[in-house]
Amino acid sequence: MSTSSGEGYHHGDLRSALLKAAIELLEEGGETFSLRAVARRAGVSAAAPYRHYADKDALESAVATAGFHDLKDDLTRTAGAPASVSDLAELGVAYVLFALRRPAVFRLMFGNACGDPADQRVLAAGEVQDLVSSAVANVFPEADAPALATAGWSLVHGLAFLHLDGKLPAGSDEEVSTRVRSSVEAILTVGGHGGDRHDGAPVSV
Amino acid sequence: MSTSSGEGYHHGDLRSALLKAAIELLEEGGETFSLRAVARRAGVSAAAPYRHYADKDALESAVATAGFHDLKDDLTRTAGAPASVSDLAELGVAYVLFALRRPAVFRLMFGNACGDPADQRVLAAGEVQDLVSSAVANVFPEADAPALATAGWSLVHGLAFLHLDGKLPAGSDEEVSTRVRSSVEAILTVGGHGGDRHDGAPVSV
DNA sequence: TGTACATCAGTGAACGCGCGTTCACTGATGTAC
DNA sequence: TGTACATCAGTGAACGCGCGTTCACTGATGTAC
Repeated sequence: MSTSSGEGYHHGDLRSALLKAAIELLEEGGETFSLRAVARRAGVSAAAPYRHYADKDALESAVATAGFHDLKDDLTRTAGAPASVSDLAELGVAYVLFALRRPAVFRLMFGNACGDPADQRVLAAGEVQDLVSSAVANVFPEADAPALATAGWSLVHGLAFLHLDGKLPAGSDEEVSTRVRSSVEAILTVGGHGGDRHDGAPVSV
Repeated sequence: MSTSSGEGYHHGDLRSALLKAAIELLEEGGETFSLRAVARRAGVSAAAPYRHYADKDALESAVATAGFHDLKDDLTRTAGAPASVSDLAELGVAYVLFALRRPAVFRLMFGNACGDPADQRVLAAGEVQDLVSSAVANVFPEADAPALATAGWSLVHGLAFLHLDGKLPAGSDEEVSTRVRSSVEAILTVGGHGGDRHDGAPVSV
């Protein structure tokens, strides 16, 4: 294997060049995403990808897997061991900004339920889930850990998608960050007393 | 306009027949969703829909609008004027079950940011948002209302999508409901004291 | 060091497909006189 | 009550498109002797 050229008849490392091309294509967002478009961008014939990926799905899975790893890196860098609610909020900010920075990749990552449960992609998604879970458990060690972890992930995931889909105004990174921070802090600090709460005054909607 | 037949050369009410066909097509999920498939299912030529909808987008918008109205009805029926955290949890359950019952319609509803901000579809989405907001404000009148409303919506929206995308196990309606209830209650009753909180013990992730 | 050969990673043409949309058309309907 | 006519809501054929995938092929590479 030549580690140098990347030119000529044999590409050298077409597998990763295709992955890179796919990610770029998604991030630029102009062209519709297709195997052919990826091949085109990698400067290679439409059939060439089949030497490296079984089919379109396989390439997409690889993109999703890479995306999950990137997201995990982002989150770890931001708040690997959060100690407070505001650290958790920063984790949420990182999650949402990742989604907004790379919307098409993020959509693809969460695109559809994938068949094989031992897939790379599922494992990579699991790592993100675990990271979120332990972050939450870290700040709230006494809580119902699984339920709270699910809630935390859902909260930031919902924030991400509602921004992505224009249900919440995307605006600048600062606006979005502020919204995420205040939402996370609002929901984590409301109510509470460690118990249940039934004191809302009934009002018609 | 004949209100009776629905047969023959003139359909009678093709506009709503197409809408119905589109929704059914999405809900059955077997066939890929396309204007042609909708026309086929309505028993009409591929060109006929253009007498009633400007293009494919217009039909999709109509489907999404109808979906938002249905969702709002579901939510209103479940907990129009919630008084407690567990009422809010039931609202969340209804939201998530709607998504699981009609996944393709739900996806289409939140599919992409839509251009025109005065669109029917945007208005219908706004009604759902408003319903969630006032429900939250109803139970927590003293809180940072906008932030908490955003958080509440994001939480249930995230729960819905994570189930839809296989990141949380869908299982039976009961399992899902239980997960939603415990997540909502966990996040609304953790921490709190009405103030900030920084007592998590730092632990490496 | 040179040569034969197997293997590998590309090419390019072609397949069949379903799509969104347009067009000239025609059958049905309802209205004016 | 009957007839001419405008309007409307369909038809069916065709357009051009890009897609995923397959196939027989060929140029490049590396290895065995």
